[in-house]
Amino acid sequence: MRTLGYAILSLLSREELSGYDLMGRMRERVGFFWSARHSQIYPELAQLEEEGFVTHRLVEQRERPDKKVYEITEYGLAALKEWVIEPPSVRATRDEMTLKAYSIWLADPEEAITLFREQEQKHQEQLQRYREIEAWMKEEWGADLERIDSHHFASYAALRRGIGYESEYAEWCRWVSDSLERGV
Amino acid sequence: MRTLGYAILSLLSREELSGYDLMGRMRERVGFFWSARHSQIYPELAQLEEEGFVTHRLVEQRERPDKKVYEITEYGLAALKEWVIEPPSVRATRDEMTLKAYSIWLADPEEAITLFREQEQKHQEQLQRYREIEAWMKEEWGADLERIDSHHFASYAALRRGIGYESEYAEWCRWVSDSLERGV
DNA sequence: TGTACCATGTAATTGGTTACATGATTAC
DNA sequence: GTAATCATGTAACCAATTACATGGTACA
Repeated sequence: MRTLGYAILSLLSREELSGYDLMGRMRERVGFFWSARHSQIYPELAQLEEEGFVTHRLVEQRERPDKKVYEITEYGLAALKEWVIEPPSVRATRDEMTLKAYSIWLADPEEAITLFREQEQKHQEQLQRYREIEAWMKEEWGADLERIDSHHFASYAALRRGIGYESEYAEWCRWVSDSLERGV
Repeated sequence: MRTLGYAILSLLSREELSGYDLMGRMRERVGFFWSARHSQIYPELAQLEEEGFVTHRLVEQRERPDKKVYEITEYGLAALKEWVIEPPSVRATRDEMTLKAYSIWLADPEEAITLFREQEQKHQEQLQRYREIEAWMKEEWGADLERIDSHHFASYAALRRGIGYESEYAEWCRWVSDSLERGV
C-alpha cells in the first residue's frame, strides 16, 4: 500500500470526512510531515475504496454541493494497526538548504548571511506556531496527553516531532549565519 | 534547473569526476541530504552537458573500461553561484515515522516501544558515524573549517546539519518510547 | 460583479525508483 | 568459476506537482 493511503486512513480513524474536508485536515493536522493535493487525494480515496479500506455514502446538502463522506472499514483499521508498528520503508531525505550549505563557500558572504537569517526566521516562526498549538493542547486535553491509547497523545507525539525539527533547523541556520559573520 | 543538477554541479565544483565516481561521491558526501541512483545520474549529466553547465572528455584506460570525465564550465559555476544564495523552493517534508506516531494510539504499546527503540538506535548509530567524520575533519582540516570561502567549511556546515538532524530525531524517538513506557 | 469557499474530478508532466542490459578486469 | 568493482546506459513504473475543468452558494 501507498503511504498516502495510510495518511488518509490515519485521519479517517479519528472521524469520517469528505474528500474536501480531508484536504483541510491534511493541511492542518499532518501537513508538516505528510501532504497531498486534492488531485492526489480524490483518486487515492477511490483506490482505497476499491481495495476495501474505506466506504462512502452520499450526503445531499441543500445549500452546498452534495458530498461523499468516507468512513474507515474494519479491514482498513486492521491494516492501519498493522502498518503503525512496522519499521518505515527507508526513504531518501532531501533537503535543498543543506545542499546549498554544501556550496556556500562559492557565495558572497553577505548574501549567504541574508539567506540563512531569512531561513532561520522562517523556521522560528513555524516553531512559534507549533508552540502555540502545544499550549492549546495542554490546556484543552490535559491529562489525555499522557493516555497512550488516546488519539490526543498521538497528535501530541507528532507535534513534538515538529517542534524538535523546526527548533533544530532554526538553530542550525543560526549557527551557519553566525559562522559566516565571524568569518567575514 | 533541477535540484539534482545543482547537486551534481556542487560536487563537480570541487573536482572533476566520471559518472561512476560521481555516484560514489553522491553516496559518501551529500547522500544524507540528497541522493540519486545511477539511472538518474547518467541522463542528468547528459542533460547538463546539453545545457552547457558541464563538459566531458574521454579518458581511455588500459586495464579498466574507458570513462567520461566531467568538468564544470564557467557557465555552470556561475549558475551554481546564483543558485546557492536563492531561497530554496518549498518542498513538502515527508516523514513516515511521524505519520506512524500520529496513529500510535491504535498500536499495542509493547510493539510500539520496540519500534521506537529500534529507530532511536538507528539514528543514534548514524549520529555516531557523523561524529566520527566531524572528529576526522577537525583533525585533518583544522583552521580551514572556519575559512568561509573554503569548501571544507561548507562540507562541515552540511555535516553539522546531519548531526543536528540525527540527534534531534533520536531524542524524539526516545521521548516517544519513554512516554509509551510510562503509560503502560 | 467579483471573490472566497464548497465540492470533485482528469490530464500532462516531472522526479525518482526498480528493473533490464551489457561488458571488462581483479582478486579469491 | 565466481564475486566484486569499474563503467555506462535504457525502459517501465510509481509518486507527486501543476495545470485543466466544472459548477454551486455566500457575502461584500
